[in-house]
Amino acid sequence: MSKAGGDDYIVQPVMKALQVLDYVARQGHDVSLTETVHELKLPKTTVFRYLQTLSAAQFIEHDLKRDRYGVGRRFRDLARVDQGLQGLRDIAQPEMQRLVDTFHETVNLAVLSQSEVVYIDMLEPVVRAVKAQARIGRRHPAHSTSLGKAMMAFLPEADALVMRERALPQITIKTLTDADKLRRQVDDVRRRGYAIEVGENEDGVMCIGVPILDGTGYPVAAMSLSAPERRMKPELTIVAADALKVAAKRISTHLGAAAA
Amino acid sequence: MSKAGGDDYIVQPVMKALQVLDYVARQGHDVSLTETVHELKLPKTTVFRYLQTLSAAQFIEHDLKRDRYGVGRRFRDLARVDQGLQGLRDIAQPEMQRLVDTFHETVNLAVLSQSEVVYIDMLEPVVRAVKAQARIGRRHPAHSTSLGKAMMAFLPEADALVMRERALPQITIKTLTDADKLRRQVDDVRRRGYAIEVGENEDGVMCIGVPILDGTGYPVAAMSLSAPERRMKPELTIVAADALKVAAKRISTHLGAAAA
DNA sequence: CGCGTCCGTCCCACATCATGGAACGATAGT
DNA sequence: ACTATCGTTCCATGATGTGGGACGGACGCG
Repeated sequence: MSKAGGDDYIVQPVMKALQVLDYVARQGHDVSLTETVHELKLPKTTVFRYLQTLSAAQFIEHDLKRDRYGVGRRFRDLARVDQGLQGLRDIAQPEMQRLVDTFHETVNLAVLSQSEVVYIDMLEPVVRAVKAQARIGRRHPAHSTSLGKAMMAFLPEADALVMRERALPQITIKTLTDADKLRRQVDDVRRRGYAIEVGENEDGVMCIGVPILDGTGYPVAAMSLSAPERRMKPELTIVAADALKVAAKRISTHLGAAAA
Repeated sequence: MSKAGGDDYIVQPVMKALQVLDYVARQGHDVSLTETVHELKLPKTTVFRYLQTLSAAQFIEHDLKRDRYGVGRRFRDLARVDQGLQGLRDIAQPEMQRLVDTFHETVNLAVLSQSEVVYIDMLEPVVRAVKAQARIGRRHPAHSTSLGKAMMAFLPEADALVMRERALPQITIKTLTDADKLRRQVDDVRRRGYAIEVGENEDGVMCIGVPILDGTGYPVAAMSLSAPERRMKPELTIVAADALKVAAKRISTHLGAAAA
């Protein structure tokens, strides 16, 4: 099989297994081994193994009783997660842009992963580039960011173990490392609806964070505005926090509508 | 790597590539090769190849400019198709059950694939088992079934080439093999809203088929009631056809709501 | 009731093909 | 300009995926 072309680096088992997955998912019904073999024109043993492997990975499900294969839990989960995240970014962007235009500061969008926040989007003002302390895909500890605090505040008890981390790393001199203090702050955040962090993640930079809740009240993401400390006077902070809350609320609403 | 256990028949490249896919899809942002490597703890070269392969298969997309990988077109297509089909079955079932209870005949659900109809669900009455001439997953030519005619009638011009098939296979003595006659029948179906087929697919068996349309009017599926010819007198046929149309309409409505 | 067919599973010898360490070139950050 | 990092390429190695074939159980037909 010498397929001349730049398409080197192709791993055939993977490629063929994806064909199998594709076939299974495109049928509206559970399929049998022989049926799949007949359609894809691959050796029976090979397809059998792929089916087994895909089943083990939960990308497809093996109905033992009828010996048929259908789309699996993991595949559907993945699709749902992806759809959710994609929807989130699309819906959040115009709101983020508006905030950037209003305050001329950087606006971040992040989700929680383990005990860290992961930035999934970020918009910066054209002027006043304060240099991005965060990049898309970068991770920061939850406890040292307003993003993290905002989400933690609305986590159900079960998931709140984020705060029970063994050690709270000291990022800057101001980072909270005491679990009790953090817990009290988070309680405040829950009441106020927004979180503030001043120089706890990076010297001279402060952030205001608000959670983005889904229909059930679960914090699927958070949005923050980050600016140099001296530029954010107390009253401006209040104004920004309110604007963030309004924007987050709007995103939540759109999110709920899209999920229906 | 001797993982003792019944989990033989596992193809590692496939398994590992699925891990990569899983990782990429679960991040809300496009990821880099190194990032993925660091997370999955697999050799860089290996992950690189999987990323290439998955990209070639369009399951993930390679943003050449930024050298980042994100979820691909094919994956999203698959997810959408699967979601649609699953939703269809779930929504259609109660309606189908009601029809079975009312008429005590077999009710089928099918989609169009090329120029054939594929049965994706089927409900039979408890008594009067007339023997199933069709099975879930089985295919029949579109032109010899009421299912096929019902869908063809609402196909947009572009897709209607189904009828331009080189030859219309003769299934029974009554099967229509003349394209012009078929076209005229299909025109009638479009006006009436339901299709009838008598012994054209199997001797002594007749079917009444109705299309299930999505929000744009595209026939995503069709539903039919099939019964022995002699049992279906003309007036009963009318009654059944109306019931089928009502049920299909209800399914269409629910489908539209779910897709929003 | 016994026949034949079809389908899923298992086996095994072979060589292909995935593997991953290492080196290279490009790019960006300082 | 220098260095760290990242993506890409190369290559020797043998592990592992491969697929033809056989086995046995389940239907379905006569």
